[in-house]
Amino acid sequence: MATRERGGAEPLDASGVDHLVGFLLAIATAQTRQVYLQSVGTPFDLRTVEFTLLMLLLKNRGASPKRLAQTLNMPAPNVTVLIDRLVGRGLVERRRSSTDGRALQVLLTADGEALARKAHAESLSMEEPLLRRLSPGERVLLRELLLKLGTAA
Amino acid sequence: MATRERGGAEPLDASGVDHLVGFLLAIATAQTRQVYLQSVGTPFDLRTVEFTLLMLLLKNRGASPKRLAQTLNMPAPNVTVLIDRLVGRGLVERRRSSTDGRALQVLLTADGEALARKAHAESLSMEEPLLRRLSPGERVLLRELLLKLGTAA
DNA sequence: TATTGTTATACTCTATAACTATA
DNA sequence: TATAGTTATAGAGTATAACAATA
Repeated sequence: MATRERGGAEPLDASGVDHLVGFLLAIATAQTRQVYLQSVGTPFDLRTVEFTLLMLLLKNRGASPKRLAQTLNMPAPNVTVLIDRLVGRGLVERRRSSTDGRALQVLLTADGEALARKAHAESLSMEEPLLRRLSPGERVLLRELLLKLGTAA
Repeated sequence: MATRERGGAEPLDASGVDHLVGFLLAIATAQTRQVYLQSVGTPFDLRTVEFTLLMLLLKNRGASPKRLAQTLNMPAPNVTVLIDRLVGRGLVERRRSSTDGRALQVLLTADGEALARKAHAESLSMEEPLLRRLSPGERVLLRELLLKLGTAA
């Protein structure tokens, strides 16, 4: 390890936590969060959950809040508020299901679909700077390993 | 893809987001978060930041709030509140630096050190269930790849 | 009775501006 | 004038209980 003098203090000894995958995930997440905000979040005024919801609606027209909540891994009341905000911006709309009077269908408006497509196009390249140092094989492997971790339960 | 019938609805099509490393990180993080809460967070009543702070103090006695803030990647005011809480529980204490009247030293109390060591011991094995499906080589690789991502900026 | 969705609420997390005291 | 730390505050993220409408 090279000694760091520049900028003042050396970094603290993190050996009490850096054995944890959860710690490494947190640090990596900070990076992806930054590029997301820069390329999509700020330009399109979309928080990550809002972006994810639009992407889900793009591929699942008329999905119910219930199923959105399950996929987003988020309690139902929060999905209500989330949809409220997007309805307020004219990006999505709610329709009553014709087959089940309790259920709703959530649909993208024309504006919502246009925004969703633009945001998606941006998202395709935004992580490129982060992956620059990974070979194509490493990128594939990274995805596989993260997927294994995510489906471990 | 196998069709899923059990439990009711099939999962929504996530192909609009699952190309993103950030999305895979979020799902993996949900898993590590769960095992952390179960093994350390709930039993020791420590949120992840509190655990990390104790681990840092274990290896960096008397570190200043300023440097803790840098390492935790957290704004200074939040570190103040964080330390307040741990002081309130009798786990850490603040001392005025002898060489710089502005700076503080944050130290573990005897209770804090005992708790920190017990929590650390638990943390060493808590992720085992998540890594079960990964070979030793894959575990090493996972850490390397996450580290590359985390230091990409 | 069970399910879908909503309202209300609370606690944690993250971030910024304005202030005090030391240097 | 710059730095270390604090106070106050605001917004986003996460979670639960209680309720209305429909099945």
